[in-house]
Parts: sequence; C-alpha cells; structure tokens
Amino acid sequence: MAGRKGAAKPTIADVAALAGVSVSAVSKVVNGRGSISAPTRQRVLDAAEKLRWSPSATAVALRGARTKAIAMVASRAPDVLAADPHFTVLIAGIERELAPADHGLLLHIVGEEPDAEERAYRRLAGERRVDGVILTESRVNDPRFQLLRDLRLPAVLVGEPWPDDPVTTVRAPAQDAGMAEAVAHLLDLGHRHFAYVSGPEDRVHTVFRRRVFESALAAAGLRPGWMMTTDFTPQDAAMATTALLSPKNASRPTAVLYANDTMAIAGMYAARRLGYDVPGDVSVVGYDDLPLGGVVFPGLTTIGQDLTEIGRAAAAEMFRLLDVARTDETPLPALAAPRLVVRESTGPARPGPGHSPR
Amino acid sequence: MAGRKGAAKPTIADVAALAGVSVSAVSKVVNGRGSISAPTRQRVLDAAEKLRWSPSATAVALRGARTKAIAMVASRAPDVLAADPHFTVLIAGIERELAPADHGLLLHIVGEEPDAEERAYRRLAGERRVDGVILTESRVNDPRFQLLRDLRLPAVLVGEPWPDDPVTTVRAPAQDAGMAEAVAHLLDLGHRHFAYVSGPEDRVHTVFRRRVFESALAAAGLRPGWMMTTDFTPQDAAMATTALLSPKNASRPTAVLYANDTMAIAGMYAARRLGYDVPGDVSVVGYDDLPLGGVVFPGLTTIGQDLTEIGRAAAAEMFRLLDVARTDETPLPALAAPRLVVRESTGPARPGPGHSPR
DNA sequence: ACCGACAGGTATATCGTTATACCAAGGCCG
DNA sequence: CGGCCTTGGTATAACGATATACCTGTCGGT
Repeated sequence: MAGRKGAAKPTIADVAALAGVSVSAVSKVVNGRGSISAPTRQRVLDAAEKLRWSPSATAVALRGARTKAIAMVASRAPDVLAADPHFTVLIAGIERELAPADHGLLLHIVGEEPDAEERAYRRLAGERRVDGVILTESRVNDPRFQLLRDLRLPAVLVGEPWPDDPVTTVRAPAQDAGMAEAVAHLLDLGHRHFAYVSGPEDRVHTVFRRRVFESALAAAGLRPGWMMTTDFTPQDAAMATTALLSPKNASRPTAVLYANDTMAIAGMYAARRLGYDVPGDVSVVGYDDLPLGGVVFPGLTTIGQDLTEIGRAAAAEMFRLLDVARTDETPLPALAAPRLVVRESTGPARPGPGHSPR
Repeated sequence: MAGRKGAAKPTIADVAALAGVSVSAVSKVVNGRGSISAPTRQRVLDAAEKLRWSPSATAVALRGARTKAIAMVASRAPDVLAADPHFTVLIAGIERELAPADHGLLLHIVGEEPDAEERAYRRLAGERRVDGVILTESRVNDPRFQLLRDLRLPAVLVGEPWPDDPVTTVRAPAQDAGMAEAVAHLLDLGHRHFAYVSGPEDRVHTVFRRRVFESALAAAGLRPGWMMTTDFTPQDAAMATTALLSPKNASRPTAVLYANDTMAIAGMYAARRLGYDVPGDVSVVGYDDLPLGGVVFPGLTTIGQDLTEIGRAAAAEMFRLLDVARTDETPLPALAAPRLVVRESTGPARPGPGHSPR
C-alpha cells in the first residue's frame, strides 16, 4: 500500500525524462544557473514535485561542493552528560541556525580518552564528512586546534580559549562580569569566607573563572578561598561540599560557588543533608541558569548565560567561515554578558565564621 | 608549518602512485576483497599511512554503499530539552554502538510544529543523507512510521509504540513493572490518595503509564486518582503540583508520581514551598533515575531505567536492520525492566486524608 | 544580406571509490 | 604438451549531480 510507485529512488535523469528535457536543464532549473524559459522551468519543477525528487546530498558533496554538515564533538563521560543539560541546550541553539540553512549536525560523543578524540577528528576530516567543526570546552594547551588546522577543517570554539590559541571563538563579552557580580553580591551580604567548586583542572574556563574569582576577592582585601576540583558530576560536587563543610574544617566557607547548576544543586542539598540551612548557614551560587534552578527550593542563585543564543552565534560564525549565506538575513543580536540571577540560595552571612550545623 | 605536504587532500590515486600499483589494487587491499600478495599489501598500507589517506565517505556513499550515518530527530521544544538530560543520555548510549562501527549520528532538533518534523524527514530521505532513523517519543497514531515507510528509510523506535504501529521497537521487557512496583510501594506505606503528573496527552507513554497506574489502583480497590497533564517542563510540573496540593483541594493526594525526574524534583520543591514536608506530608516518585535524583535532598524515589543501555540496544537493532556487522561481537545484555529505586522522597502516609500544610 | 549577440537548450567530463570484467604468468594434470 | 585453474594483478564502467563547452535558432543592427 505504501508508495506503489516504482521502488527505486528517483534520480535527476527520471525527472528530466518526465519533463522531456535534458538532465542539464533540470540541474540548471534547480540551481538557477543558466537561462531556462518559464514554461520549461515549470515543467521541470512539476516533474520534480511529482517524483518527490531532491538532489542526492552525497552526489552533490562528491562533486566538490559542500557536505552541508557540521560536526560537534563532545568529550565528556556519559555520566557527566547524564546530569547536565548544558550540551543539549547548546545543540538546540546550533540547530536553530543550521536547520533552516539545510545543514545537518553530526554529533560525536567520545569518552574522555584523548586519543579517542583525535581519532574522531581524523576520521571526520579524512572521510570529508563535514565542512567544519564546532568545539567546546577548550582545554589548556588544547591540541585540537593545531590538529584541525593540519586537517584543514574550519573550526569554531564556543567559550574562552587559552590565550593566543589560534582559533575562531564565539563568546559573550565581559566573560568575567557574572563571576565578579556574584562575588560583589556575596560581599554585600557580609560573606568573608568563600569556596569555589570547579570542573577539571585542564579546562580553560576552570582556570579562567578561578582567576576572576581570586582577583575579585583580592580586590576586597581577602585571601583566596577554598578551591575544590571535581569531575563535573553532581556526586563529586556533593562530596566536595561535604568536605568543605565538615565540622573538622575550622575555617568553613559561608559561601560556595559552583561551576555549573547541577553541581550547585547537588552542593546545596549536600549542605542541607549535613544539617546546614541554605541560605541561613551557607550561601550557594551556580552557573548557567538552567530552568531547574528556578524550581528547586530554595531557588538557586546563579550566573546566567544564554546558551541557546551562544549556540546560534557559533553556527552563524561557522557559516561566515564557510561563506554560507544565512537564510535569515537579520543579524543575530549581540550576545549578552553573563549576569547574576539572584534567587533564594544566597543570603546574609551569619556573624562570625566557623559556625556549626543545627 | 602545518602540513607542508601538498595542500590538497590525498585520493586513492595518490596512494596507488606512491605504492606503484593500480587504484584497484589499493581498493582491494583496504576492503580485503581480491587476492593481493603480502608484500604488495604492505606497500599499499604504508603508502596510505604516509599520505594519511582514508576513503572519502561521500564517494563511498555515492557508490551505492551506505552513508554510515543514522539520524535521530528530537521534536521537543528547546526549553524542555534545557531541563531534562533524558535525550543526552539516550544519545550517549547510541553513540557507544555507532562510534566503534564508524557510523555517525546526525541529530536534528526540530520544534514541535508537526510539519517541521515531516519536512526534516523528507529532506533526510530525499537527500539520502542517512541509512536509517532512530525515533523516540512515539505519539498516538504517529504519522512518522508510515512516512518513513513511504520514504523507505529503516526506522527503530525507542519506547512503547501505539498498538499495531508497524515499526521495529526497542524497549525493556515488562514496561509496566516499574509503575506497578511504585504503586505497590506506596500502598504498603498506607497511601490511598494518588496523583499522576504526566507529559503531553499525545505521547504514547503518557497514555500507557496512565493506564498501568489506574489498573494498579483499581486492583487495590481504589478509584483512579488525580491526573495532571503538563508540557514536560519543570515549571509546568511545579504549577500542577501547586494546584494538586492547594488547600482548596479537599481530597489532596498524599502521593504524587511524575513522568520524569526533573518534573518530580520540581514538584517536590513546589510542595516544600507550600509548607508541606516531603515525605512527611507528601510522597514523591520520579521516572528515569537520572543522577541528579541521588543528590537532591530528600533523595528522589524514582522508577529507574537504563537509558544508556536502551540507546545502545536501539543502535544495535538498527545495525541488524541494515545488516551491518557490529564490531563488538559480544551480544548486548538483555534490557532490564524498569525498577523502583527507593530513596527518601517516599514515606508512610499520615493518617487521614486531607491534612493541611505546616 | 551578413555578422554578432543572446536565449535556450544539449552533450559530456568530472568528483573518488568500488565492482566487474579482463588478462598474464605460472603450476598442475592428463 | 595443451588445456585449465589459481594467483595477482589492471582497465573501466558505474554511482548522481554539476559545470563547462558546445550547438542551434532568432533577432537587431549595419
């Protein structure tokens, strides 16, 4: 019952035959290149419509044109991805630009082993599957940029690059604004003992935000607070928080900042589990402003960035690199700087440091 | 400094020239087809290695072979994706099978408009970009199966299909086991007033789980409880919960089940915000068992399923459909039925229904 | 009346790979 | 020793679309 028309997929030759013209004529019509009379054009269009024909992407790609596909390689362990929708939101933004321009997004999730990642890139480039690559999570001395350069694959990085890394980058202006605002907010509330729970050490944004964090404290005449490194999982964040707030820790922080929202949420409840009140005993700040932060209780104070817009901007930048005309000519709005979103997880510091639970 | 070798990408002809053989010989070596003497084979392999050559995916695809790419189309609004890592985990599982077999995953995130989705499929099929499609979120009278059949694109559905929908399906056995277990658990704890907060009505799993929920209650001689429909966002779940627990609601439920974990977490804190204790006043149950449920406080009791394994199984099933040999010959373990994971968000029902907050 | 320009097409080489058909040389058997 | 198989290759035609080169009328200008 389904598609009783001939079994095989139609080719440009079928369309030409049905329209009674040559294949060249069909090609010209669909690409608007030569000069074809209106009636002929219409016959071709009708024939294509009738046969449900559209040019084979592989044939077009082989002919030397573009693949019309962009790759994104995410190198995080599955259980990290399982907790944090960060990537999904970014991807949704990328797709918003790609889809209307008829480009596809080839997604690769590779483990954290570095050679697995390199192999993935080599395959992508060697097989000429994609026109470009969007990268995230820049690392210190990231080998990927040089690799992609060698492979002659255009690349766009989302987020902060290591200084002088030669790569096109998309990021909001005033990257440090959010963190600075958060520290100011907490200082206002009387906090003097801080901790920062970061992601892995090799991530540029870990190093970068840590630096902003420390200099904001230094500007207030405070020594850098506690620095905890995690693997980005909420479990690890909970463990780090438990260690920070342990009664054995004589100089417990009263304010803890986390590198993403899910870690902050995990930390917030780890504190509660220990008997601390949030924000009464400990103030908590996240990063990203994902929807979940708005519905937990207490609501999560966090540093917000519009990941969807950042994704769109990255895709648009890739199109610029590839010289692809965006379908929607209206320029994308400028990216907004990260901003502090104050909810309920931050509050006045209790007088005197080193207070105990209960 | 980068790649001072000739600028252009090497082709099979370059390899053949360097090895001093014909292109056919090279092709035979890399595909292991004809009979080639060991020394010749080695020279070819060395040449390929030296030039960093690998066969162009487009050329191979054009030749009539496979694209070596699978598509997955997710049709959820971006803000839903932003909250729920469900898809990311599934995708990670799919990739685990695809990557070693050198297959790519082409991801499309389309809005919820139904024609946008159809267009996406038509493009994928028309352009012959992928060998098959993995579907999720089966809908009632889902038009996609017939469409993909017409387009002759192999499809694998993840999750419960509408009865008699003609599609290859991957799902755990005893789909209703988890929900039944949860209801039994709550009955044991003395609960008699239930609510179910579901996703959109047109999703098959909404209808299906609702039915299991109702029949489990009926088996205990109870009338079906409250049924709330949401758009899957945590915000909507919070609103639904607030309505359920409103003092104006004379027959408030003492146990609420949610269609996913983020909704359950949102619901749990909506209840707390109203002054109810969880699990003291209200018990809460989620679905999926994502990592976050283990770190919130109180820990989320939820119906767990191994989404990563389900993703793997879907990819493996696709390979079976496409007649692609899996690289890892060891058969995948059978999928486990959804099971209740008891944490802290469920507890004994307070005597007497209709209790008030505080 | 003849030339050139132009509209409206057609024929064909090309992209990189693989499969089919083919071929040459050597060994084995009757 | 002639015929036939096997080994180790080579030449070439696809795959589907596009761009280049080419052809054929028709019209305008001189």
